[in-house]
Amino acid sequence: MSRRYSAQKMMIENALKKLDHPTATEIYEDIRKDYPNISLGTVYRNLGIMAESGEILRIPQGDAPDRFDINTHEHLHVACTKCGRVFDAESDELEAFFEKLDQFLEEATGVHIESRVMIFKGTCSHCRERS
Amino acid sequence: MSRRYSAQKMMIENALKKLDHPTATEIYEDIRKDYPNISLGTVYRNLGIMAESGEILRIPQGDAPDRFDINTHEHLHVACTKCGRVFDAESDELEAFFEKLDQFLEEATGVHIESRVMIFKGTCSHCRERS
DNA sequence: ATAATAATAGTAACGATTACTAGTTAATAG
DNA sequence: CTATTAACTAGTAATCGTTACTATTATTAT
Repeated sequence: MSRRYSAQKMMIENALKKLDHPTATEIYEDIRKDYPNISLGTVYRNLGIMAESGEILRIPQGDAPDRFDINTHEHLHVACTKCGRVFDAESDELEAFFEKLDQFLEEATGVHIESRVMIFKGTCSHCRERS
Repeated sequence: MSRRYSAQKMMIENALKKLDHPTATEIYEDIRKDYPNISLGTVYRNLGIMAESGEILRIPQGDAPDRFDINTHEHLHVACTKCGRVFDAESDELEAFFEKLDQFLEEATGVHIESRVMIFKGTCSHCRERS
């Protein structure tokens, strides 16, 4: 009943692998080089579906367009406010803490935590050198 | 040289005290009851200035309009996805951890952390009962 | 092949926010 | 006080990321 993989979805996956934490528009522009007819709406729709199903990760930026990550292993993202690049950080310690944090918040507020979004921003070493 | 307080800014402050973590529009609607000429742009501008200066706190929601908090003491916010209400959570433990977290991230990524935004969402106890 | 279903391209709409402009209000210098 | 200057406002237009819509094309089941 459901389709396997449209050519467009495969192109989106390839772009996600090739680019580093790209935005929907960056993916769109990349695919357009080879396939100028791709629609931005198609990119958004597929990214949304993929993120929903857990196939990829959505990284909200708050004030800038969302970015997407093909690496679904739980990790944190730190974005440079100067160049926009996104860096990964990962550790078992972190994961353990976040479980405890959820518990703490549930006890403190009575809210059953269902999603957590953490946005860290700063200046990367490369951008700090030039100033 | 700089003006002390416009009537509009005072009305915005009052609304912030009266309402619970309101959005710009909620503040606008509240003031409009008494002063129908208030402009939404004025509300946004003043909130932006106040948040910038540290007078109030901006609470980004990612997918929903930003909310604002007159309580500037460092604390976390947990939003209910059903009713939209925002709950506060506060503790010294938390603050200490987040300092360590910043350090960890700086070592791991080389990015000098300048801002942190955390969005926690779930279902509050009240909304869980009705289902 | 044909019918039924899913996905696409292209474009229009949306919602939060910011920018712009002309006019108003308040602070200050003479 | 009054004139000058600067800050602030109302109202509206514009922006930007994202979603919705529609007619068409592609894929699968019969």
